[in-house]
Amino acid sequence: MSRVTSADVARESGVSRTTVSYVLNDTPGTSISELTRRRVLDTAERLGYTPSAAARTLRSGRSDVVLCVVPDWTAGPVIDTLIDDLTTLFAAQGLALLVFNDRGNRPLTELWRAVTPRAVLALGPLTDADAAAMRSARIPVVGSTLDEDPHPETFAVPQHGIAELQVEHLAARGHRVLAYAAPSDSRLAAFTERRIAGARAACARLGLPEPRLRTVELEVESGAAAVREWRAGEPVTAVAAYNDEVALAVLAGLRAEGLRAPEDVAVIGVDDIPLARLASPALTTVWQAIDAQAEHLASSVLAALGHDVPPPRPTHELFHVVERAST
Amino acid sequence: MSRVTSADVARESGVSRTTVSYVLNDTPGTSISELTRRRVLDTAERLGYTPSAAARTLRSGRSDVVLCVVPDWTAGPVIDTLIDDLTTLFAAQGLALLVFNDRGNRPLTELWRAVTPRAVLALGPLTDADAAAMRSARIPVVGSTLDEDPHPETFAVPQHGIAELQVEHLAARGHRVLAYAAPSDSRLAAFTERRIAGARAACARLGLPEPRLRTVELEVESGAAAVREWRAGEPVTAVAAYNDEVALAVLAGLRAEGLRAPEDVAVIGVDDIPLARLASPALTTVWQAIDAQAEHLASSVLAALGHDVPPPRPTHELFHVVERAST
DNA sequence: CTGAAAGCGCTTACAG
DNA sequence: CTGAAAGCGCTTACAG
Repeated sequence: MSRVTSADVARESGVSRTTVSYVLNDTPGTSISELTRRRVLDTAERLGYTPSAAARTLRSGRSDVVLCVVPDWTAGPVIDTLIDDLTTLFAAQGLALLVFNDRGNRPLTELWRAVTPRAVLALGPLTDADAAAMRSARIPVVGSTLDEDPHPETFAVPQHGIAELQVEHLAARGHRVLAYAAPSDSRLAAFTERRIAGARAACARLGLPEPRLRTVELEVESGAAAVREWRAGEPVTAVAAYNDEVALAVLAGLRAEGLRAPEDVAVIGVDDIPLARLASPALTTVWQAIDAQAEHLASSVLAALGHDVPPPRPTHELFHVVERAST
Repeated sequence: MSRVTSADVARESGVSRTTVSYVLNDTPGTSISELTRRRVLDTAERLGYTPSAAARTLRSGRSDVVLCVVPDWTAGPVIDTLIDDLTTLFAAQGLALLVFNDRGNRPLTELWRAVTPRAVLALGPLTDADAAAMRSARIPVVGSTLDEDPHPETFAVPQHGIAELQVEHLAARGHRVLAYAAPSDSRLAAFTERRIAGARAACARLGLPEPRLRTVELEVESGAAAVREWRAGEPVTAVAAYNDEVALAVLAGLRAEGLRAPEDVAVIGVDDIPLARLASPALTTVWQAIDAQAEHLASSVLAALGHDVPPPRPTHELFHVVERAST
């Protein structure tokens, strides 16, 4: 059973391959009689014709693939949901989102040169060399969910804003001596730095002392050690954690030290993972509008491709605090 | 800056495209002089030549892409790690693993016909139509991590074995009245069913009453309701949960009902997520050897492609109990 | 040992 | 309105 080609469709419907191509691609500027059109469409359907992506790509120099480069972060529910949403959004535009987990093994250049994607969506930072090469190869690159992105067209979740929101929430609760619990994973460094900067800025703005920074592993003992340090000297009464997992480690540390949340120390996380609700006390956290982020990213890519997309929704409601028992 | 082609390399190094192709592909049965060989390789390097995947695919009818179809499961750390591992393993063989999140929106047929992958790795069940069509198109399909897979070459994690291990662990602790906590997500049904069957079989074998089955949502109240039901009549003293998240919901339910683990009710999960350690009490769970599973799957695919791969490692150590405080 | 040529399946100027 | 033909970049029989 060899592949059905456009030539087969042409022969079967008694027209030329040109006509088949025009009909199937709805090529603008051509007017094919409705009868021919129908006949071609029916034949294609009947034969189970699927255009060869390889041939199309070779001919046009561009594919229907959007390459999504996912950096070597600790994967999490947030990124999974984001990719799910993106897959759906691109599919609606006839584009296939293919996900490549960049583990730093292979040069990215090789991959995108080989795949010739229509666009690249980089969820993490690209090397300057890669970015430059892609741009000069005319492949639109939409990048990075970080702040300070050099490309204004790019959507960026203001990471610092997330931490500011945490600090504001804690300050509103009357806390003055705050701590920031960072993850140890160096792959998250780019995010962590921005969040910390945001926390510092918010503290300064609110006239609070600088937050006491400490790395917390996902171990009870690590959480406990952080808590001990934070309680020494002028005692910390509230902790903003990088994410819900780190927050749960802090909560576990408090428990191990015989302290209570929020009475002794309040804790707030980020992400609103399902387990945040199950914690004891239930974890206050910052919810992120992943769907809005996905829409923004997809719109950026589509706009860069010249698709006529509605402008992305306003970004002001990108995240908000979910109040639970831990603060 | 237009694309560097093999013709450019040929011209620059003063040989024909045939020779370039032979050298670059290490085509067996040809012997090119070491001098020419070096010259071609150097030129290719210098020009930054990357073969066009599209042209190659068009010409040979097969690509270097392994398409990994990830069904619409609740994504989790396990699947993420698995895909990470697979990416690395295939990359080592010059194959790019591209992940497609199947959300049931688009017919899968369209996708694989278009991409012409070298092989398809289906992590979930395929429709019979898809499977048949792929096979008749000569695309090797390796599928499904479930038991009872019709294709013996396929690696399958014995799902029932995981539940059996949980039951055995609880029984060894002296528990006789057991419950099984299933997730509500219908997308997990295929797994859930097999696990439940495994739990039942183990109970029967050990002379225990049938486990009391109940669905538990990731909500404290849902866990509490389950606990109330389990404690009515002959009280359940131990719960095997579908995964760590469900186990944590049961733990939260116990807490809400004023019961203690493991004194009143023991709980065991599956997956050993980082948060299992942070729970109070720390959660006993079943650890799965994801790397071994990835190796198996990759080997199955490579073997189907005729690669000469070492036989996968024995599967007997695919999972084991991690004992913590909750049992 | 190396080269000229065909052809994979498509799209798109260019004629008719 | 539709068709014949070129060409995207590669690989691989087939000659030399």
